Formats: sequence, C-alpha cells, structure tokens
Amino acid sequence: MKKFKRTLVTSALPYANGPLHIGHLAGAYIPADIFVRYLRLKKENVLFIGGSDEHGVPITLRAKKEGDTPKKIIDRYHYQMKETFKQMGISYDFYGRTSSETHHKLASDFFRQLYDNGKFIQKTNEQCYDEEAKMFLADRYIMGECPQCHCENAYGDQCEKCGTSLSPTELINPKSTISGCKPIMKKTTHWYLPLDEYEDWLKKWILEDHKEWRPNVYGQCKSWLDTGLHPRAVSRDLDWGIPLPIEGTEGKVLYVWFDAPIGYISNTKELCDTRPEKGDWETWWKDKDTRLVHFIGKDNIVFHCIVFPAMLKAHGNFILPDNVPGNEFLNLEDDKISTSRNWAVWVHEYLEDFPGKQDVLRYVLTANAPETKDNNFTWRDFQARNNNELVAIYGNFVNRALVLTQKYFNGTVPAKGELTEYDNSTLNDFADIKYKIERFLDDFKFREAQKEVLNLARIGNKYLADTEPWKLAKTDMDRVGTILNISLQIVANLAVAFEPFLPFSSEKLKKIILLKSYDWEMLGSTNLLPVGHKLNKPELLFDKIEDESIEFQIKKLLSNKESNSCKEENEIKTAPIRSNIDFADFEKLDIRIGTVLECQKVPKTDKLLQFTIDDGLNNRTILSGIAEYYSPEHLIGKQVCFIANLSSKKIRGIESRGMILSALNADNTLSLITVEKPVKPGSEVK
RNA sequence: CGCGGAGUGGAGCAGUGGCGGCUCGUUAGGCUCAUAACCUAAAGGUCGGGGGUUCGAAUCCCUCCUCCGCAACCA
Repeated sequence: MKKFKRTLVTSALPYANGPLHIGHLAGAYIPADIFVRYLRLKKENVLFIGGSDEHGVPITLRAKKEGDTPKKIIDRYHYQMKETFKQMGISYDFYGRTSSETHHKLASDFFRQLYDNGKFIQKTNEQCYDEEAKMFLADRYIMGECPQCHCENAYGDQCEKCGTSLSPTELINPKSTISGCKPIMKKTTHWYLPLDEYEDWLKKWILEDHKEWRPNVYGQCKSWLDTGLHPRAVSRDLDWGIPLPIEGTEGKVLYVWFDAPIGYISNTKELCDTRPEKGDWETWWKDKDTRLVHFIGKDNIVFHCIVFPAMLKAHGNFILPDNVPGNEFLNLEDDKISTSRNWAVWVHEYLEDFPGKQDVLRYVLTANAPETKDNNFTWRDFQARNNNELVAIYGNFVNRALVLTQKYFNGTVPAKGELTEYDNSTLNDFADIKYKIERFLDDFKFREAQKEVLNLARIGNKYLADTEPWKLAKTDMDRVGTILNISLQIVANLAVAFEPFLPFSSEKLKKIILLKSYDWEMLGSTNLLPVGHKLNKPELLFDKIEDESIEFQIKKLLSNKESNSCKEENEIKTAPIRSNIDFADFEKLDIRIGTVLECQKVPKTDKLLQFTIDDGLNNRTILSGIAEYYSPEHLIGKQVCFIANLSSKKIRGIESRGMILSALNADNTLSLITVEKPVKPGSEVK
C-alpha cells in the first residue's frame, strides 16, 4: 500500500432541504468521523471536510411551496444540520456551504478552465419555456393532466398519483407552475461533459487499479462502465445556483451535481485561507502524497467514482480519490426510511428525546452499520445494545474496577506486585486487540473494529471474575492491588480505544480517572495510570434504557405514519369534473361486462396482471396494473367491467385488447368495478 | 434471460479452498465487587435447492429458487 503524507477525508454533502435522519449518520457521517478521529489520535495529518449542498431544483420548489426564498430555506437547514453534526460529535475541521462566495468563484473557475480547454461539448435542443416568466422550465415546474390516470396534478417528469414517469410534452394541457401559462417549445443550448471519452481511463483506474474497493462500490462502477458511459449535461436553465461563467448565457447555472462535489475543494480552500496553520488548500488537493477518501451512501457512488473523477481528470491538476467507502442503506423497523412519509428517526429529535446519549446512537449505528448490505434499525435492538453491551459490558466493567479501587484503596491506583502467568496472558490479549482494531479501521471495517474494542471490556470482566479480588481482600491485599492496577490500566485503555467511536464517553471516563491526554500509541500500554494516581469518584458511563422510552419512540413513529396518511387522504381533493361531452361522444365508448376465465401475473413486473376475459363473443386478453392489490387466483370467475373498443396496445410483448375499469381510491389503491348480480358475459353497460 | 446486492443456528451478522464462527436471545451452573450487571458451560445449523471441479467446498464453476434496491411496467 502506498504511503501518504496526509489524508483528506470528505463526507457527502447533505442536501439542504430537510433535517438529518439516522440513515444519513449511518451512511456517511459516523464512519467518516470514526476514521478521522482515529487518524488524529495517531497524530497523522488529516483534514475532515463537509458542508451543505444548497443548489438545485428541489430547494427552489420547496421555497415556492412555502412562500419563502431559497436563501431562507438553505439558511434554515444549513444551520440546523451544522448544529446537529456538532452535537453528535461529527468533528469536521470545516463545515461549509455551496452558497459561499469562495465556492461560487472556485466552481466557476473550475468550469471555465474545462470550457477554455475544450473539455465540453455543446448541444442545442428544444425545451419547455414559459413566455410570461421568461424562463425555461425544469420538468418539475410543469404540471398538467396525466395522460394515464387523468389526474390534474401530474408533474412534467412524473405523475405522483399513478406513478407513471412522463416527459413534459406528454401532459394534457400543460401549465407552467410559475405563471400558469402554457409553455412553448424553445431552443436552448447546454454543455455536456463527454464521459464516454473517459471510459477507457476509468476502466483502468477503477477496475484494474482499485480492486480493493468495497464490492458494492466496485460492482456498481463495473456495471456502469460495462454498460457504456454517455455525455452528461453540466448546465441547466435555472435562476438558483452558480451562473455559467460564459458570456451571453444569462439564466443558466451549473448543474447541481457538477457544482456540489467541487464544494469539497472550495470548503477546503475556505478553511485554509482563514487558518493558514491547516496548510495550503492546493497541497491538500494537488499533491500526490495526499490520500483522498470520500465517505458516501450508495446513492452517490456514481458521482464520486465516475463523474467527479472524470471532472478532476479533465481539469488535470487534481488528485483522485484513493478510496470511496460507500455504505448501503439503513432501513427503519423493516421499512425504507422516507422523508415524505415521515418514516425516519430525525437526529435533532433524538437529541431532544435522549439527551446526553449521542454515543448510544453512534454505537448502535456502527454496530449495525450497513457496510456490506442494507441493514435494519429497530428501537428494540437499540435498547438491547445499550443495555446488554454498553451498560452491561463496558459501563459495568469500568464501574466494577472503580468501585473496587474506591473500596480497597480509597480511590488511589495501587502498586503492581509480581505478575502471574494469567496476568501476563491477559495483557497480551489486549495488545493483540490493538493490532486487530487498527487492521479493521485501516480497512474501513468500522463494525468489526468497534466489536474488538468492546472485547477489551470483555477481557476486563473475565479477568475480574477469574481473579476474584473481593475474596482475596480478606487475605492478600498486595495481590488485590496488582489485580486492580491491571484492571485500571484496562479501563484507561478503553478510554483511548473507544475515543473514535464514543468520544463523549471517553471524555467522561477521562475525567473520572483523571487521564490527562492520550494518543493511539498509548493503546496497549500498562502504565497509563501511575501508582499513587488519585481517581475521581466513580460515575456511571451509561444508563439503562427502559421499555417506556422505547415504546414511546415506536408509538411516535407509528403515529407519524398514521397522521401522514390521514393528511394525505384529507388533502387529496376530489378531482374536478372534466368538461362536458355530447351523448354522441359517450356512445362511442363500448363498455361491457366480462367473466374472468384466466388470470396470471405477467412475469418480471410488479403491477401487471394478464386476464383472459369471456366477452360473450371471443375470449380476449387484457392487461391491467392491479397486481399490487389483487392476487390472480381470487379473480378467476369474477365479472369485471371493461372498455371493449379501446384500440389494442402491446405491453411487455403481450397484446392487450381493452381496459378493465377500477376505482382509484384516495390512498392510491385500486378497487375493481364489478356487477351487483351476475349477468351474461358481454352485456353492455349503459 | 435488464443491472447490482444478498440468502449461514430463534434474531442480527462475520467467514471467499483445510476441524462451521461472533454478538444477542434460550437453558443450566458459578460468582455476589458491579447498573438483576459479570463469568463458565450446554442446546440449537443437511452454510437457499440441485449438479460439478477438488484429496478436501459455506468458499471455485454450472443451474434453479427466494428476498432487497435501481430500471422497466400501470390501456
């Protein structure tokens, strides 16, 4: 492995349009913080950079919806997130924001250099334009009637009612959400980064030179590279973001994914410019002896492994990431975390509900980190890990050693006598553990590393149980002194070893045992606390978490979910009645009743059922997207209502002749329309 | 045959060619310094199924099945 002189650690820039939840912490922030704290303890030269990602369409949409300016939105969430990180002990050297002046300038310059060196290609095509507001419209800014479900409020990229993905041109009666007028098509020019030109280089760099990357990261990259890369737009028509630094391009900004990763660089610069002792930002980003590590969640793999490196390569002067430890996702109580459904544990709420328990959350999210696959957070597991591991193993051992010392030696570290073979083998055990922890941390295996640290406490508990100093106290105080001395050394070692993982507890423990300062190299030492050293009064490191507070949290989650779905039902207005039609129009529709003869799921689809319907004449095949609500075997023999003269359409290679009618409920579930009493197949509906 | 990840004791997970392992839970015993915490022991697994390579397979190859995410699909 290459030796580096310094390490630059970044963690994904969280998007400033909502608060942080535990999935964010588990994915990128806690692992990054553990890694950084570990390197700092080793006295390595390390910089930890983060910041808020504050551009892009969703923020402007949110601002519009709330009647605020984008600036107000990003201010609110930037400061909230910054504070949450601080409270959780995420020890950034600098937490910046992409709306800063430094960033605007640096991102512009970055773009300009690529532009001047001909690294972009320029393309002109037609996009929706709002003549009244005089601006191009992103897909999300266009609403209209969905061509599928005829819901009135479909967006230009997707109808949220039926889930169909759309393009703005498909909408019926499209309207700009800004002015309400009908958008026209107008030509616009954008710049693209031709990723395909970097394909061969990326293949070598990742697939050959970085086989050590995590399988999930490597696999994702391989999949992209094998499929083939395409040019990606780097500009957008929008008034929120960094203006394109090209003459005559008013109303265009850098596309958010282009500007955001440059934020790592500009935040470094901003820190170094104000704090020269941190070094020169260009050394951090351009010197070959700097190791760059990005901590991210799996949704960001492509940007950090393919797009951003291609940008850096195109620029020419920057170093590339040495590793990109991407985590999978964390589920909550067996369900995907979702901001819109309010299915999340918000970190700022956790901090209120569990004051002083930052380390418990840090511990649980690390013990159960989604390093190799999606994992699940449950409040029961949270409680069990606190009570059975932090309290019972770590906290309890520390307390035992301190209470015994208080009792027999009045809180003073006793002298060590001659060591037995057992004493020595215990000491050897924890020297081994230091080596193991290092190996895991160097390999980004934080879950394993933390487990090994807890094993130190297990060794301590076992040592006390085996040597039984409380029995010896009646006969051999010298021996008791030796045992407690060793136990106290283990306690001090725990404070050091847990520091990257549980910084608050280590701080507390440090105060109890009056350990002045420490570094990683002291780990494994048996002389951290000198003989005669006076200790403070014992204090519990962790408290039990009772059932009530867990039940409270579970209830809170469930009621969030419930109130959310109630809200939805109330908020959804009954669709307005469409414009009148003539009787002649109605007569064109041929609606019939048919009997379901056969029904089966269309393979490899989630929603499609294939029906064979007896329509009184010939049997016909109809496809319907109701598989989520009905199982095929229950439908056989039922009589359903269908449109018989709708032009046929091939879906998934199957010819569908007609449309089975269902009612769309407010909660987006479908309910089949059937007859009140059986009728002859083929009966007309009038 | 869309892409990727995953299937290992009751639960959560390690283990990528050499006697199936860890944490929690369960049961029994010990201890009583400690937050009913700690220590020891036991029970519990045809390592998703089948086939193959090998002296030897959880691990490599083939094949099938299942789950998750993305994509597709919703007449």
